[in-house]
Amino acid sequence: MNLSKTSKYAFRILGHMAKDEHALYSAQQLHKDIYVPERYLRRLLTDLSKHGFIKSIQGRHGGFTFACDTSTITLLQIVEAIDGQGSINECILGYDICVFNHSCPMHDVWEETKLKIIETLSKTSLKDIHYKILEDL
Amino acid sequence: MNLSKTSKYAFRILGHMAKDEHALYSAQQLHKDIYVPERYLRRLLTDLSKHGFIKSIQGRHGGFTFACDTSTITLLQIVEAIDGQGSINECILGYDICVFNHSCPMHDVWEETKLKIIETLSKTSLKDIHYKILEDL
DNA sequence: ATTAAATACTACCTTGTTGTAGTATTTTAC
DNA sequence: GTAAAATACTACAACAAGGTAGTATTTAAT
Repeated sequence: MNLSKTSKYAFRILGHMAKDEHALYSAQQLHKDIYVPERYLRRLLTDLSKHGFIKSIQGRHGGFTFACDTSTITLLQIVEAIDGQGSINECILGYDICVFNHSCPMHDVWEETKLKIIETLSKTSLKDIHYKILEDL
Repeated sequence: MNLSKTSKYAFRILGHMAKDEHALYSAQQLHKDIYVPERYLRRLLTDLSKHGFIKSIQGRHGGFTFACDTSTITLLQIVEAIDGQGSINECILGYDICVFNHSCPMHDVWEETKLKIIETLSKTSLKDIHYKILEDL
């Protein structure tokens, strides 16, 4: 159960871009829209394109656009790309080895909630966020 | 949604002490039992006693013991004491102001899960963990 | 070709968290 | 009273995450 600030930034970026799935977004414009530090945002955009969520187009009228359909990108995929695989699934007591047959004292207490978190993150795609935004209008 | 390593250490300490609620635990023994760095553990014990969860007894045969009934200490209280009030309730996109009438795009998607997390942490007391441990035997 | 506007790469600075060290203080067995 | 065994206090070291800077590269309008 941990979500780095950088993962939250990634949510902001991709969630915002999902508003118009096929548009081209420049780093400069994104910076103004979602309040992520500009240089850090640029680095993160490069990172996200390396992970295959978006693709970058260089040159005078370049920018970033989705590399695949937004319905195929889940929040869990984004977190795992940024924070590392299994980052959400970590033991709540911080023990390295905590599996069902050698579990920590709080394992069962936490298990159900952890599954709920993972379920939400893995079942919510960027397209779902997109719809949500439209509803908000 | 954030749980610092220090909070996890606090869970380990208090969860372990809850096994025998009225016993006196020395820092040295706790260190051996729960693998928290000894000096850091001592500092954290002082901190936890200042927060009123436990009380310290100085002197030759001193140590730490609970300052109140373990059934009155919830996991949420522990997290909020260590990581700060509202640390769990933070916006998933990292925005400072994100309330129901000015919510972020992901607010509704995340709300239910967040409530589940808070409910679990606030309904689980150290005594519950204690019982869990007994069942494990 | 030149230039403007974008991304890419690498290195470094800053900040917060985690962990360590040294020393002081308290208490009790002897 | 003295020493042992515990906690308390303060400062700092180490590390990781977040953020910045400078420069290089790519592309297309002109």
